[in-house]
Order: sequence, then C-alpha cells, then structure tokens
Amino acid sequence: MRACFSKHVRLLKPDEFSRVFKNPVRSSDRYLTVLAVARDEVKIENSDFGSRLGLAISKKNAKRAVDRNRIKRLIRESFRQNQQNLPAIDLVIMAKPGTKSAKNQQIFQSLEQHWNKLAKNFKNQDV
RNA sequence: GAAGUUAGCUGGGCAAUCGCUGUGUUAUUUUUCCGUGUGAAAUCUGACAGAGAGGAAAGUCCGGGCUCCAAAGGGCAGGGUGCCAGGUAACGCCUGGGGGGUGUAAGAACCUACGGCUAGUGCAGCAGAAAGAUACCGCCUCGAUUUUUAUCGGGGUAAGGGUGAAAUGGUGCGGUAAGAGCGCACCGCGUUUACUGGUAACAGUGACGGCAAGGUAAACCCCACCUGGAGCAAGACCAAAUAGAGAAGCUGAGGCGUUGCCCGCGCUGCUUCUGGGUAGGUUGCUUGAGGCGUAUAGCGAUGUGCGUCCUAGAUGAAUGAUUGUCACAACUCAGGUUGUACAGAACCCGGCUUAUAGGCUAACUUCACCU
RNA sequence: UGGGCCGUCGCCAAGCGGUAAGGCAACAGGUUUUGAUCCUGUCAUGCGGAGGUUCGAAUCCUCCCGGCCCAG
Repeated sequence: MRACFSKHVRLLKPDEFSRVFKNPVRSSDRYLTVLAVARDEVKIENSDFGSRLGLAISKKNAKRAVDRNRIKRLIRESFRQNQQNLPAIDLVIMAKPGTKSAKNQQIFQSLEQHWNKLAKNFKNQDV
C-alpha cells in the first residue's frame, strides 16, 4: 500500500463526523484527543479497506490560522505514514490548548503513541 | 566615514527523499449514450511536463467592478464629505500648493475634521456683580440729612480690585467731573475697498473702519457637493422536494417583493388544519482599472505609445514534512547548542489602518578627513 | 467568508457633555442567648485600550483590543 493521502481517506460529511462523536473510543494526552469508531461493514464493501481521518481544530484552541494549518498538516503527515498499520476505523482528532506551542517532533511522538494504542485496542475487540 | 531625517525595495538561499491541489499530454479501470466507430461524455488510478500564499493574504474603515432587486425611476427622510488646484473607474485615497501648528544641533523635517456662530436655536456645572447686552467693591457727580466724618437716594463710569477655561483689542500720550477708540501714534483686527502677483486657496502694498460686543458647529443647524438597496452564503443551471389532494376561514381599497416612508413598478389570491417527505451537485472562479521592460508628457500623483509575459483557485478546505548545507542572530575559550519576524488566499481590484526579525538602495541635513 | 451587536465595581446594571444612580454579593457595627430577618455604615477597587475635539469627556470623533449573535 502506498503512503498517499487523498479524498476517500478523509471524513467529508457532517453525518460521518457525528457518527464518530456519538460513540467513540477515546485516547488523549496533553496535546491531542483522538476519537475512533469501527467503520460500517456495508460501506466498506463498496470502497477499499483502511481508516479514515477527520480533523477538528477549533479556533478556541489555536487562535491563529497559521497554527491551525500547521497542526492539521502535521497530523495528516503522521497519518499518511502510519495508515497501513491502522485497522478499519474512522478517526477524529481534536486539538488541545497546548498544541499550538508544541514542537513538530513532540506532536509526531504523541501521534505515534495514539496510533499504537488504537491499533491494539481494535485488534483486541476483533478477537 | 559618522549621526540624523525622509522615501523606496526585499521578506532566507540551494540540494535530496516522501506527500497534497489544479492544469496539459498520455495510458488504464468502470459506467452511460448513439449505435457498433476501437466514436462521444463522465469517472478511477498511474506516468511525464509545468504551476502552487502575502506585503500586509489581517482589521473590514472607505471606494469601485461584478450579480440580483425595474440593467434604479420621482419626492421626503436619512447618511457622507468639507482650504485651493490636479490625478483617478472611484474614494473619506494620492500629488502639488496655501493658511495654521509642532519640533530639531540643523526652517533638514513632521502634523493638520482647515466652509459658515453677521440666518436662526441651544449650551456654559462650581465660582463670580455679570456668561450675553452686566455696576458687587471702587471712582466721579447731583440732591437730602448732617458742624465735619458719615448715611440714604438719583445719575455717570468698564481705568482698578476680585472670580473663572473664557470678562468686550494692547501700549503710550492727550482728554475728562470721573472715565471711555472719545481723539492721536505704533501694533493687532476686518464678509470694507483699490491696486499688484497667482488658474485658485491666498499673499503683499495703500486707503478706510474705529473694534461693531466674545466662545462653542467632532451642539442642533445652514450652505455647497456626493449618495437607491442588498451582497458570491449575490446570482445562474441540473436533480429531488416544497408538490398534488381534501376540509375550514378570510378578504379583492388584499398579499408578497422592491428602502425608512409616500408614489411608481413587478409578481400573485392568502391563512390554518389533515397527510406525506428531503440530498446535494455544477457554475459563478480567475485575463485583470494585470505584471515587466522601454520611450514620452508632467514639479509630481499619473497619463499615453510600443514590446513582452500568463503567474494559486481550495471547499471538513491544497500550497507540506524530514534531512543535509550555506546565510544571519544569541550563548560558548573552542568544538558546538539553540533560534530565524509579523503572519495563511476563499469573487476580484484601488486605498487606509494595524502587526512586522533582519537586510539593501537613494535623496537631503550636519560633522569629520583627503585633494 | 460576509453581515450585525456589545464592553460601566466580584455579578446584574442606570446614566449619554458638568463630582458615575440603584440592587445582589462582600466587609464592619447594632438588634438577638445564638443564627436568620431587620437597621446603620463601608466598598480609595470601576467607565476595554490609545489618541483627538472641548474650559471639562463614561458620553462626541478616529484607530485598535476583547466578547457575543446571524447566514450553508
């Protein structure tokens, strides 16, 4: 699988977002909160397997547009590199107030921990 | 060379790897249409080529284009601007000039909401006699009482005192009962007037007025000029749906839209109940009052001619990440370590305002040195 | 992205050119055996910030800062 990031691996519609917010598995640390839900079986039949990503970076937590853009880009980059390790889930990532002052490497480390944690969780559920 | 002032430009560079979003070419997957040409259209995934944040993209404070409302029409109301001339698509912007003010070692510079209180109305707490036509103290004079002092009453007076942010031109001389532009000289003042210069604002000179009662228009207002409303979530197209149906009620001088109101104009029956049901996509969307170079007119803003270039177009929202190296800054004996301003397009332009590390250039002023 | 509104004490607020009302809360005192209620007093703490107009700005004007609402 290629490490690409195009439209069909993102959450696009309000319905998809609200489905994640409704009943999520949480994973959070001081920088980010990750919400995850297993994907619908029916929809998976039509498209390819894999996880999908949605971002929710509020103006409250990162006031400047530059910061918001930076956070989103870092999350996408990390997701792109790690998506082959993830199960078929929908993710929503939210920023916390401390995120904007964190360095790029710190955010990457935080994200990797989240990926590992989620991968373990969902494998256990399947078993 | 140093310091200062002003104006303009720039906004880290290069390389490697992995990605993202448009465009073009090409291959491929799937679908649809005509109907069977290896057509047309859409779609998916690759490859290659070339492109991909700003000077403020920001604040949304002005002005325009564009779109709809009648390609906006009349009146009132409302809003805006306010020395003069020019520039511009337009402006509350810019350029040049005038008046006023600030400031420096330097008249280098900088700032300026700068029409009209003699059209009318209003306002000025406290203090003060008085804040708009004024006599508290004081000064002078007349009358009465009185030996005088003094007291009371009538009148004149704004020179002096005191209050205030502000008190009716200033100084001197004359003049007077005391005073007063009452008169004169100088200075100041001016919807007065003549001449000169200037397109004009205005400036200068002379004469005249005797100063006419002040301040405040970012107070109402008056004058002159400008101004229709809403905004790309405008609007257009495609598909679904609001449908259609039934019942009841209301009115035709009605309802809806167009601006706050009145006209005018356009569309049209309206309301409630029953029942049923929802989904978005495409376009607008980037070639423009465009950039660059050059010639030319102009003090300048800017205009004109010629040549040349095509340079983001996202939509849960692309323009990135990592590494190396160079540049700069801070720390450090060195090795090295850390950091690199303000900040992210959303229909597009012209301004203004605010934020901004560092670097570069030019002009002017003063000082120092050399010839 | 566009359009609109608001900042006055810890909270709710009036005032809109002339010394910034009032209520709640807080604090102190009184009443009471104690507490609540009630009474009296205090509240130097405030007009979001910076300029300007004015003799004088919370109020008028300009520019910023912060917050809220509406439009798919």
